[in-house]
Order: sequence, then C-alpha cells, then structure tokens
Amino acid sequence: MEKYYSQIKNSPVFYGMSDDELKGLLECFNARVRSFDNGEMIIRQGDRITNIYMILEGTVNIEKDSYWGRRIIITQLSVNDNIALAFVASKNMESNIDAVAATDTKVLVLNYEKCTSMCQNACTRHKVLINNLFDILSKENIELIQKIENVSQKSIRDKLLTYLSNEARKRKSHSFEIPFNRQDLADYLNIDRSAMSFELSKLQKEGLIRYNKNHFELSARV
Amino acid sequence: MEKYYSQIKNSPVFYGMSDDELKGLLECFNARVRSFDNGEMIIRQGDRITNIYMILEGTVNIEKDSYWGRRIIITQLSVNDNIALAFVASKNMESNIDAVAATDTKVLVLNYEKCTSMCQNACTRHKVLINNLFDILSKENIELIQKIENVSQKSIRDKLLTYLSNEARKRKSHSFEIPFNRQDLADYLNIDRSAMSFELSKLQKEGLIRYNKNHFELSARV
DNA sequence: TTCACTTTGTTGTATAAACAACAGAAATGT
DNA sequence: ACATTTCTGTTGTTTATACAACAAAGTGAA
Repeated sequence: MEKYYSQIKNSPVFYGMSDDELKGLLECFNARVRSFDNGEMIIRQGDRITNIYMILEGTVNIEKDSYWGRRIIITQLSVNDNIALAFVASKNMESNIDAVAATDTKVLVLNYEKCTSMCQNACTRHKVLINNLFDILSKENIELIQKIENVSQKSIRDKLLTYLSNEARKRKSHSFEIPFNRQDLADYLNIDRSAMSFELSKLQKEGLIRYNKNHFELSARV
Repeated sequence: MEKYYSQIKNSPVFYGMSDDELKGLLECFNARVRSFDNGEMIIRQGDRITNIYMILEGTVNIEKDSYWGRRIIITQLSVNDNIALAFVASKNMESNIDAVAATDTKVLVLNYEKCTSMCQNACTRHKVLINNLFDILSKENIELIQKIENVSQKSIRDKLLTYLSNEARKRKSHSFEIPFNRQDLADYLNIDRSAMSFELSKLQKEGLIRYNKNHFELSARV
C-alpha cells in the first residue's frame, strides 16, 4: 500500500486532500490492495457493488456478454480509473456488466458503505470526496456519450475514422498508440474483426492513416 | 414557478430538503422557468453549460449530428430529468451534444456556478444537493451503458428485441408505451426506419410481439 | 533455433441492411 | 368535411458487412 501512496494522493478520487485527511479516509474506508491476473473477473454481472475500485496498475475491460454469447467491450479502463463507480452509488442496483482484467492488475479497494455509514457524510473529508466522485462520474458520462457516437456511425469506415479522430483529439496528437488489439477494437466498435482489418488497410492505401501494430498516425486530411 | 413548487420539491435534484432549504436554494440558484417550442434547441454542440436544466413539462431528445448529417438520438429525457448535467460539472468542457425539445417544453433553469461560488459548497443544503446530483449522475451512467447494449446488437432484430425487453423490464410490464415514433426509434437504434418497420411486422407475424402505434406487448417467449 | 500458438491480414461467398420509391393510414389545419 | 401533410408499412434493388477459411507475420517457450 505504501508503495502507491503518492499515486493515490494524486488520483482524482482523493484530489485536493491533505495527508491527514487521506490517511484518515483510507483507514475509514478499510482500504486494501488486491491483485488480479490477466483474464480474471473483477466484477460479474449480477454482483451488488459496495466497494470503490480504483486501478493502481494494469488495464481493465468493461464488458457485457450478449444474450447470444457475443462479447461487447463497453470501455477500457486504466491507471487511476474507477471500476463500476456508478453502481456503488445506486445501492440496490445489480451490476449489468463484467469487469475483466486485460493485463495483470492491481486494484485499490475501498469499502464505501462502511465509510459513509460511519461518518454519515458529516466529516469534511467526505465532502471533498463526494465532490471528486461527482467530477469523475461526469467525465465518465461524457466518455460514454463519446463511445455512443463512435459505435453509432453506420459504416465500418466511419466508425474507425470517428474512433481514431476522437483518440487523436484526446491525446492531442496525430500520432498515438491505441490500447486495443484488433479483436478487442472490433468488439469495442461492434464490427467483424476481419472486415475491420480489411478496411484499415484500405484506409492506409488511400493515405488517410498509417499504422503499425498499435501505433496509428492520422494524415492531415482526416 | 409556484405552479411547479411541489413537483420541484419531490424531484430527484431536491429530494430530501425541507421547505426552507428548498426556498433558499431556489433563490441562491436564481431559479427561473423557461419555455421551448417543439423542435427548439435548448442546448447546442459547442455550448459551455453553466446551468442545471430540469424538465418540468415535455420531452427532450439528446442528439448529435454526425459529420455527414445523419442524426443520432443518444437518449430521450422527460419530466424531472436533467439535461446535460455531466457538462455542468466538467466546467471547461464544451457540450458535444444538442438538446432538442421533442414537444412543447418547460424547463427549470438553475445557475449552478453562481450558487456554488457564493456558498462555496459550505451550506448544508448544498451538501444534500451534491449527494442528489451524484445519485442522478450514477443513474444516468447506468442508462447510458444500457443504451450501449441496445445499439451494440448486431442485427436489427436483436436491437429491437433487446430494446423492447429492456423497456419492459424498466416498466415492470410486458405491455407498455414507447416514447418514440418510428423515425426517432430508428435514429435511436441507428438503423434504417423502413427496414425496422419491416422487422417489426415480421416479429408480430411470428407472434413474438404485438403492437399498435406506440403501444407494445411482448409475448412470454421473448 | 525450432515448434506451437496467437494475432493480423486477405479473399470469396452468403446474407442482412440501406436505400429509394410508393401506397395507405393517421393526424392536422382550415 | 375536405385537403394537406406526416407517419408507417411494403417491396425490389444495390451495397456493405458478416462469416468462413486460410495465409502470413509475430511471439514466446523449450
């Protein structure tokens, strides 16, 4: 835990807290670090979630298996992101998603219920916390809308171009790495992997993009 | 404004407040009611949003025009829902969506910035408020994930069945009204209207659903 | 290095969806 | 009650994508 102390202190969840407040909160939260292997399930559909999970190392896919067994990747999370935060607030709502470790992963686990019932939202550090959580949830919300835009394009080409330009904008560069391999990207955009590969090469031949493995560059024309 | 007083008092935003707290807040917020005609824009892409908008009457579509002019309906809001709340919290983020009145609409407008800068989150009513907003944002988040599931199905048939069963579950009944006309539903599910109509009749012929205008009934087999 | 395994790219074929065009029904205004 | 407009359902044609099968490239372990 000590190892991650400064990382935790600078994370969006605990942003703006003094050392004392942070220490107190971590105790009050019964904070602990848990490890998950690549591929391991962190949260399952149907779970009732009472903990805040914050990623310390690794990446996590938020997924859903469709009725007929097809996999949907809703979003991919990485360091400092929170897993399924929305379900913590809506207490009697079951998770309708899976969270799956996409690499070996370390997660900070905070018992939210325990903390809120003890201090009953009264202490000042809780006030800072809830403000931070509110900000985080807003950003997540905007990200989800972004994703809806990505997958709502009607052709594979438009989905790819929309996704890639959004990524470029997010990273403020025409040249960037994407966090997905081809199959995962296809599952994220809800398209067939081979058709996507084909379209990617076509875009490259046309000079709209260049790529090598997970590195992409957008031409000025995109 | 007085007309809506009890409605406002029981809305999720102000839930759990005393009459005094509510009155104080409405004043602090510089609360007022605005009217919009059917089709009028309430929020435009690129706007910087500093007000909380709560729907008092009517329905509002959250939309996005794709680069090539196709319309995407991200979600539809109705009475007591908040419009673009996520963008209020993320202050220096521009709205990336349009909010369009889908009927004649009345909206309660609250100047969030003014209020928070005045009381600096210190007063007790602000604490209740931010907790409420946090809850609301969580629910919105879960709704968006739901929508992603709906549009991520690969066939028109699966999109319709997923959407309809989710609606049924939400309303706890096999028999319900949907808030969309056919074109809007198609824009919501990102599919062609005529192809959707065709698939709906097919589902009806197969006995999986029955419908008349906006009223739908699911057979037990769905 | 070699071998097994995974990932990515390529092609042909079958299929589902978009699109366009239209007809009938329903809603709206005068 | 009528004309006008909007909405919904139907059909045929074109087009894009899924799917399957395979080849090539990359990766990692023995």
